[in-house]
Amino acid sequence: MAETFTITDLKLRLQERQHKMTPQRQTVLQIFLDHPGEHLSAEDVHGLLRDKRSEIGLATVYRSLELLSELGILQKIEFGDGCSRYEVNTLDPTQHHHHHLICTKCGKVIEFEEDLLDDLERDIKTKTGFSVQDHQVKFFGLCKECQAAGEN
Amino acid sequence: MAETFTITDLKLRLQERQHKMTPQRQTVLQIFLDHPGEHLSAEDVHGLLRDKRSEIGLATVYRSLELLSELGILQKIEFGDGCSRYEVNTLDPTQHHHHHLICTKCGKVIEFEEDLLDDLERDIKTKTGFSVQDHQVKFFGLCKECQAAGEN
DNA sequence: TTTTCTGCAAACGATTTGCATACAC
DNA sequence: GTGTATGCAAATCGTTTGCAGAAAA
Repeated sequence: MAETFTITDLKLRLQERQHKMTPQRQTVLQIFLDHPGEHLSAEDVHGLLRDKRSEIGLATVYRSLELLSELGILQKIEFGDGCSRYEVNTLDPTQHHHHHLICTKCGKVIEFEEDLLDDLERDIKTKTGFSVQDHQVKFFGLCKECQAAGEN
Repeated sequence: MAETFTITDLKLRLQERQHKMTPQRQTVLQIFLDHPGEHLSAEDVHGLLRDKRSEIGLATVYRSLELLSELGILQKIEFGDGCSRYEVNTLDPTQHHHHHLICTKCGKVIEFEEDLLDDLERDIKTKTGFSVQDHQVKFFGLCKECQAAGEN
């Protein structure tokens, strides 16, 4: 299983860039560690912090999310639902993150681990000279349940 | 070469759904036909219409873009630059649209025609039961020019 | 003690909406 | 005629920013 980030990693990466370790940044990361596999928005994080009685300003949540993304700890994703969402990255930088299957009926997001895109990326490099660093793949369709529900 | 939509297609699809053909909807589609391969935002379309002396209300542009997307004539894309963009779909519904290579340095968007994802979609169906209808693939990296510029 | 952070409230920009009028059918 | 579409301006909503006080190094 892929390992993920710790609070210590956060501290180290902050130090590398003249940034300070603060309780706010720590608790924002902690929220993600406590909710693995979820795609949390700024509002989600803000609400979860409130539930934990460690409320912090919404602006600070936004600033923390952006910083954590810059540090490579979080990954920003857009599902087209009107707000940016985030998930924890895997520690291994050679491992591309998974794909997302988005059900167009119920909105559910399913993770799919697989990486068959290496061939495609090689092809892109050959044909266009473009050097791929990362990719984002979203599949739209119907989940098993919504397919079943649609058969009535 | 893949054929694209015409004003007649628009008229037909509108009729199928109790919608009316209006000069505004027609000129919005015409803008896309006049700018093939471009990824236009609502503001872009609004500006281009102004240049053509056929200015229409911005709200109407938004409403037309949404309607044209629902009719399957336009495709909505998000490049993460703060606004939704649109491009004309291909007429052939079996043909998946191309991929986008987004340069993280200069922001240029390059089109890449290829579809190696059929295997992956079959795999998804087998393993998760999810039935893929469409996909959106974005590759992030450096274009040829920015790679060259970075070698200094 | 110096610099970076936080929190608040105000600003922002893209998009949506209410409503009266205008137009397609 | 009837119902949908338009245009305008106001409202909305996620996100960003300015600034004064608070806290990390």
